[in-house]
Amino acid sequence: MITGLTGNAGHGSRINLVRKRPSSIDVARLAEVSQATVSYVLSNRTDKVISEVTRSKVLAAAEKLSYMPNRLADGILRGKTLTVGVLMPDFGHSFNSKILIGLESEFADAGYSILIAHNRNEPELERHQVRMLMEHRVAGIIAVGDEATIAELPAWVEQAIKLDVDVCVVDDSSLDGIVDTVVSDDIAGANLAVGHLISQGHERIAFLGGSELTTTSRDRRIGYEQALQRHGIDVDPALQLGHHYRTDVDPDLSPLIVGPHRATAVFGVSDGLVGQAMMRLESEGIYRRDILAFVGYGNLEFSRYLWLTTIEQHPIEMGRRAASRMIARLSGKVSDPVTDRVPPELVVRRSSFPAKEF
Amino acid sequence: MITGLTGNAGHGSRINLVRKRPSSIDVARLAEVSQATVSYVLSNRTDKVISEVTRSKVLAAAEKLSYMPNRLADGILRGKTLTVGVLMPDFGHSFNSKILIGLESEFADAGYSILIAHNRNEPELERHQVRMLMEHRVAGIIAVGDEATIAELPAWVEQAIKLDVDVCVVDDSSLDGIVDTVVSDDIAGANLAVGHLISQGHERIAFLGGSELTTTSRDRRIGYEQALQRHGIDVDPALQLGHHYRTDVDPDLSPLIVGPHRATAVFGVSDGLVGQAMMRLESEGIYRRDILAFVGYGNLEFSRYLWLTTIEQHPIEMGRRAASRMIARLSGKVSDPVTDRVPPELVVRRSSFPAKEF
DNA sequence: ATGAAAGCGCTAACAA
DNA sequence: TTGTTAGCGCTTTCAT
Repeated sequence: MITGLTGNAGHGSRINLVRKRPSSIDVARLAEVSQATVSYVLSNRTDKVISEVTRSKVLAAAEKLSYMPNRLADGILRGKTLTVGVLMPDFGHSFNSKILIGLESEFADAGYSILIAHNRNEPELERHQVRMLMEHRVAGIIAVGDEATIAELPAWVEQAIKLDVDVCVVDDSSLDGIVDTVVSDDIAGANLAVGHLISQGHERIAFLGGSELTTTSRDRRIGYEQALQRHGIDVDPALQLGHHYRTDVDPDLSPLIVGPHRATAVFGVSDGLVGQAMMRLESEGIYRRDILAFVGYGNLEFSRYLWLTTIEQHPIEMGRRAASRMIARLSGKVSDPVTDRVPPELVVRRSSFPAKEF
Repeated sequence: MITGLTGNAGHGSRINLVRKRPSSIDVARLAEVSQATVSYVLSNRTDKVISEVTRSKVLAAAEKLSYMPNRLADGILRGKTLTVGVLMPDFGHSFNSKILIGLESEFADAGYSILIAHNRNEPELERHQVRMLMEHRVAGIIAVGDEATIAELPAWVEQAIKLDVDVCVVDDSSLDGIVDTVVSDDIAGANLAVGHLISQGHERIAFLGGSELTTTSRDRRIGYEQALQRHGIDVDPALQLGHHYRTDVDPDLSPLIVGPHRATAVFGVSDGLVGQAMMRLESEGIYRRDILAFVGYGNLEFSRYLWLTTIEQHPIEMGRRAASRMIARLSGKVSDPVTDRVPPELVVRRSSFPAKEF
């Protein structure tokens, strides 16, 4: 089982069977200084004055041994590490992956590492994962919003705060005011989308909605209604379709084309839903992208292949903001919990052509 | 700066300003046993016999204090942690995210945590990240293949092995035979794709290629040529297009439709490239998806919206296999480095219709 | 069946 | 300017 049996040159009385990595003691011995001096030099402390000779002796010794400090020791001393935990529902969704990109880049630049925890939408697993993060002594936890585990949040967040672990929630505003929160402004986004359709001359605009378990779909419906009302257009309940916020549902839009409730445009709460609906129309032979205008939400990768006008939420930026807020807190800046609503942006493509009557 | 100033009930001589988490010593005191006993109980050791009374006393005390073991201490003792590092070029690509999903699920089940390191395609950063992982005393490193940093691999891999850190490379076979490797079988995949087109009656099949910096694009070209030759079809260099393996390139396929080098089908080395090409045709008004058949590669999210026939690489499975191989190694199973070629799968959609002459 | 003590790698306080 | 010492939270001999 033991492969490299090199009893490392006598500094311990017992023979070590596993290769031990050089410690700061080894560096100290080689440089002929004390362990404390090594620590002073290697952490470039400005408050300690070190002579140039010792400094270079230490540096040379560290180099020779290819010494790498053990972050665990540091963490044990300080009670916490330079590590943050990221609790993810599902990085299969590019929206979440992009949040992660933003988080990572900010944290990496600030010297923090990221421990990931994937809850797979299972509340049970989430509790496990949070515990794991705590045992790792992470300095903070970033929680990415998710329908399934949203109910678990309050319980562990309270505990985390009690244990001096900072928390920031991204893409969910249910803990708004209690912890730092970064969300996309869904009401504004829906206003952009529907306002755009109205400016194109559309008045019969259908709404393709989803589950309102999270605030996402609800807020987008609110924005939809706001935009209509702002332009003096009545909200017609017959034009509100869809019940689930899942891409595996097949919303049937044919009534909008042939039925008594004709529409000239559709605003959907997610690109997935809209894409699905377009596919269905196309599949049924009533491929009429030229008579029904579409605006989706989320600017997913596939949307440009459908020439789909949509709303960009800037998830990378959301991640960045969440990270930098946490970094601020971790570096001692205290403030009341802040909620940051990232403004979305309209991305115009061919699917939102002007109404024919125009 | 210090918020919760609770000098925790006298067990230290100095007043602690920051709230300290309960340690195993605290549990021991409360349970009126020794620290060692606490350790025995909480790690459920089978080799130590503990009376039922002490066991429950300890458990109760731990519960009361909501004690959470400090993994750092454990790690410092054992020289390594129950953590593995994952080195990613870019989790903006869903292929990579999916690998991560597979990795995570296997590792989580085995009790390992994941520390992520994003090299952003920068070799310089990669060195930094590897160092960071080493300092964290990860037990192993999973490297996900990438053109830009591929050249860095040998250097740090050698060092890692020397430091007793296991390595497994996913989606790159350049270290084939030196470390465990998990890749997708690109030659087989291209054979599937082109074989399918041939079985549909196509003979004039164009190849849309990419940069051959990694083996990916080259292997897919080899598979393309193999399939043609296997069916007695000559390889026509005039039908090989494209130079870059990037989705921001606009391959012009119009010569295949109108020029002297007509083709009836196209096999592209990535769905992105093919999607781009289809978009361009559509954009130029020569939207003739019905006269040119397409097969892509990768089965990206958007592909189904283009009804694109493609090759599924099973990235989640690739991640799973990489993780379980590493777990095996970490639990002491030794063997020579293994290369695992995950078989790809053909996904047939409308874009690969039969040749008209058929 | 349990405990005392040493020690992992490091930094902070205090001495020299 | 540098060194000595203690101690972070834990597991592991070795005693009892």
